Amino acid sequence: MAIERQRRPTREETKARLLDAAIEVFIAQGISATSVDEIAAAAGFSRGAVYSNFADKDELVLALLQRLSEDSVAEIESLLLNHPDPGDYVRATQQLIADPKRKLGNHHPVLTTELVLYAMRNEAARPLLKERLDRQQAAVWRVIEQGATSLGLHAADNRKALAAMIVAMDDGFGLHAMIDPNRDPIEAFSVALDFLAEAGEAIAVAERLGEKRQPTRASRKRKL
Amino acid sequence: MAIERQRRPTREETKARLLDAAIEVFIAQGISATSVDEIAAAAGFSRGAVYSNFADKDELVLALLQRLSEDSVAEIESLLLNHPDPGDYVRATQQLIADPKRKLGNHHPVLTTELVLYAMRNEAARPLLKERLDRQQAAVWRVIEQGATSLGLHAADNRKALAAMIVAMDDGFGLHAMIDPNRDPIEAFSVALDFLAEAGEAIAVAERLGEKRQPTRASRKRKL
DNA sequence: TGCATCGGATACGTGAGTGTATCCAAAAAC
DNA sequence: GTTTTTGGATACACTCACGTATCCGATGCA
Repeated sequence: MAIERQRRPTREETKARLLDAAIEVFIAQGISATSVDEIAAAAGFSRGAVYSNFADKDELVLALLQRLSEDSVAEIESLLLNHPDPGDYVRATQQLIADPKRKLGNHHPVLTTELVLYAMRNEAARPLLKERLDRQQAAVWRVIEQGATSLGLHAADNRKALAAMIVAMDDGFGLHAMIDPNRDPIEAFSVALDFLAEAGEAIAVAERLGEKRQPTRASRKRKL
Repeated sequence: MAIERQRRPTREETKARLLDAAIEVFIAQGISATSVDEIAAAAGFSRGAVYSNFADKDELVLALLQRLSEDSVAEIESLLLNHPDPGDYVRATQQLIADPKRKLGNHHPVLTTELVLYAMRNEAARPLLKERLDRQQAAVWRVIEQGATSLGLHAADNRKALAAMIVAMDDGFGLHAMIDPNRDPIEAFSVALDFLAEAGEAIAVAERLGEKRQPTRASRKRKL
């Protein structure tokens, strides 16, 4: 990587630089407020480089989504591998969503939100984001499963919903931090997971106690 | 309201029509992708009407935020009045956030998200949205307080956090529904609140049982 | 060394959006 | 009934962004 210094950047390198630059500018100004010129300039190119590598801005965004979706696989899987024994599933989940993703442009709350609104209005983009969302949720769910097993919990019907809740909270806290910079989304998320852990323990205890109890109010309501 | 039919619309009426139209167009196309012409046309005016009533598009958005912030007060307060005895605080909260707000443009997830991104980049707009968010959270918190009292819960330290969680989940589910139209945010929110209700009951039970128990894992972690 | 190729820059033409300045018609005031 | 006033429409000048078409220089191959 240090030897071939005077090489002209390959096609893929240029694309990558453009996409990196796009992330920055999109975060700073928003997707639709960003011109092709600005993306190119941020990458150190002129507009020609963009049109030479992508059909138009929409294709560029699509490529960006593609990359983010792929990256998120790698991130999540490597993270799960680094936490082979999440006896404390709260901590695992905290690190799963909090630390590493936020460093990259990937999973940056502002970028994510921009992309959601973009995908909402773009048929082609929607499935890519949906896939990413499903994957996040599945990853959280896997961690929950392990944690629940180690707690000896029986009821399993609401764990997918719990995973959805956790991801939704993560995104929601991200939104709130945009409104109010004083809010620390990671802190909030951490507290939330602590609460859910406590709740999980309490439910496990309740389950053990009232094995043959009358149905809870919540389970009654679920029938409606 | 039926007599004075041939009157020319007053200044405030025109403003209101413009803001209503702006909501629709913003939701459909996004704020920054929407031109002043389009707003005016959607309201049945031409661009002149806009520039005659607002300095520019930014001022219009600001006025919109102002209105939404004010409306949300009225909505929330009237809703709390309509639920003077939320013995079942889950239902109250469900209706608090689910039903009535979504009918109006107010609290429409797409609009909210657009405004968040807008406010993020606009000093003047941010406090307005922040106020709205704080109010939502406070309203949820009040409902929680009533519910917790009726459950006989003691620990009160995490109730503000719980309110934050609930609002975050609401916004998060809204985001997810934009990505995947198959997801029903209201349903998801409902399930989530059921879960939290069950958790609350379980924690109340645990609290009653282990009055002098060793600290929970969650409370231990809180010290870090 | 010469040549074909390829990647990116530059130079248009075009369309759309902005904000200001001016104009017009309908109310309101007298 | 005439005159102000006022609210909104229209016209204009300007900027900016887009996409295409063309050009240029470096690179890799013969």
